Amino acid sequence: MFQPLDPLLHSELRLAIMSLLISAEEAEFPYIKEQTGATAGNLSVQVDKLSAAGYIEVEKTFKGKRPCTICRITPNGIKAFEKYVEAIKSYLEVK
Amino acid sequence: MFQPLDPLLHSELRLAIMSLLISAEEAEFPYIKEQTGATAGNLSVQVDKLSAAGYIEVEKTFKGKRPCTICRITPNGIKAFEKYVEAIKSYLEVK
DNA sequence: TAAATAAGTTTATAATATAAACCAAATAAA
DNA sequence: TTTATTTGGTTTATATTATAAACTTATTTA
Repeated sequence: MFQPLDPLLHSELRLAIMSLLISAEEAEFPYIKEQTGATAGNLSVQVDKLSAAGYIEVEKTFKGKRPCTICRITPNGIKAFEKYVEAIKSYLEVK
Repeated sequence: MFQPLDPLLHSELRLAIMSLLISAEEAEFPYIKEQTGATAGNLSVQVDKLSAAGYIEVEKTFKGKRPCTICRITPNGIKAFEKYVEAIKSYLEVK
């Protein structure tokens, strides 16, 4: 009937992050912040959670002299996102 | 870009309840419980929240001698559900 | 050299989801 | 007939979570 929803993805901000990353090679922290409208603090926490779960990988590098955090979705992240999309459809479609 | 998600509907159980009710005239508490797999306590709390928001209406009646709680979606509930469906699509579709 | 900006992280708080414990009435068992 | 069990929930306690505020460090700009 209803498929369970991965709690890691069933979160407005984390879902937005994953949604951005699934259609981009990679994205920098400030870009994700701008696109999602999140505060830096919230974004930092949620990026960590996705990273800890292995859904994204985070590369901390430099752009000139400034720090630059780059995020990419992982194969596991893609799988989880696709599974979530299928799962939530079981709630949205009128039977 | 990303449409905000109504926090009242962005909840696994409440979304399941609404999903059931949008394609049924009405549903009894034990039926919703069975279909969602929720505990009675959790279901009771979430039904109250949807009811307090005016998304569903709850009729407490009797079936023979036993109490019987019937839930129905309201026009506002339908509107909210449809809006949520549109909103979450903005996260699911690959751009 | 002081102030402001950039790029985040850490921490505190408030909200939320969830189940455990509880209650009342009806039915079944002893 | 009194005891136990089931039905149909509600209330309450807890643990998790989302979120922003406060903080840090380095870099520009005034």
